[in-house]
Amino acid sequence: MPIQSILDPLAELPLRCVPRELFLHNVWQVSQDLLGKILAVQTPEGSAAVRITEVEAYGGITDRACHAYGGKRTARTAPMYQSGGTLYIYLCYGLHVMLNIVTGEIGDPCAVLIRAGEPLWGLDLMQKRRKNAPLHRLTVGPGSLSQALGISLEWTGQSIFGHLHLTVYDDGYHPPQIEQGKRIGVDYAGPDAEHPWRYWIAASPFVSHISRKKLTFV
DNA sequence: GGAAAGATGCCCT
DNA sequence: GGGCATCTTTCCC
Repeated sequence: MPIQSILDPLAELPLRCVPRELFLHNVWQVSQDLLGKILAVQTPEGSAAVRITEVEAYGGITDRACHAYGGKRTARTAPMYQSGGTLYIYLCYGLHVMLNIVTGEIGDPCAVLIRAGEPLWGLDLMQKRRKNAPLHRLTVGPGSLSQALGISLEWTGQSIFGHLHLTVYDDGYHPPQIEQGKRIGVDYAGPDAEHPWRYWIAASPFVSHISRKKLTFV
C-alpha cells in the first residue's frame, strides 16, 4: 500500500507492524515511541491512516488523572488492566470517542491517549466523516481524530495485534524532535495535572493546544 | 433512581 | 479565551 503523505510526498518506505514488546515498556517510554508511528483503520467504508503526532501518558493507580487511579476498576476501565497493546476506548462528554492503547503487564492500568495525527491516506473518507472540517482540524484533538478514522467504541478491550480494523505500523520514520508539556483537561487531578506527560512532534502543524507552554524537549 | 462530572469541540467575540 | 452543547458513566443514596 503506497503512503501518500500530504507533508512528505517522498515517503515511500516499507511498512511493518509494531512489535508487541513496544507496549511492554513504561507508559512514558511507550508514549514517545508511538510518536511518528502510523495508525491505520480499515472499515467497510474504506481505509484511512494518520502519522501519530500527539499523545498523553496516563500513569495507572498512582496518577489522579488516570481513570484507574487508586485501583478503581469498573466496566469502563476494565480494559486498562489487560496487557500492553489492548485498546481502551470510551466516550467523553457523551459524544467524543477517546482512543487509548494500554501499556505494560496485566494488572498495571497505564495507557496512552492518542490525541492527534497527520493525515497520510484516506483523506476523502476522513473529510466526509468530519463534515469537511479544514485540514488543520481534520485529525487534531482526540475526539476529532477518532471521528476521522471511524474508531468504534465496540473495539474497547480488544488487542491491536491481529485486530480486524485497527493496525499500528512502523515505516522507519523517527520524529526529529519531541516536545512535552502538561496534559490537557485534567485540572481536577491536582498536583498530578502538573506532570509534563503530554508529548508531541516538535513543529508539527497537527498538534492541539499548540500555544500551550512547552516545558522541555527530548 | 437520580445527580454530577467529564482525558472535548465548536462557535462566538 | 470564554461559553455551552450533550449524554454516558459512576457513585451515592
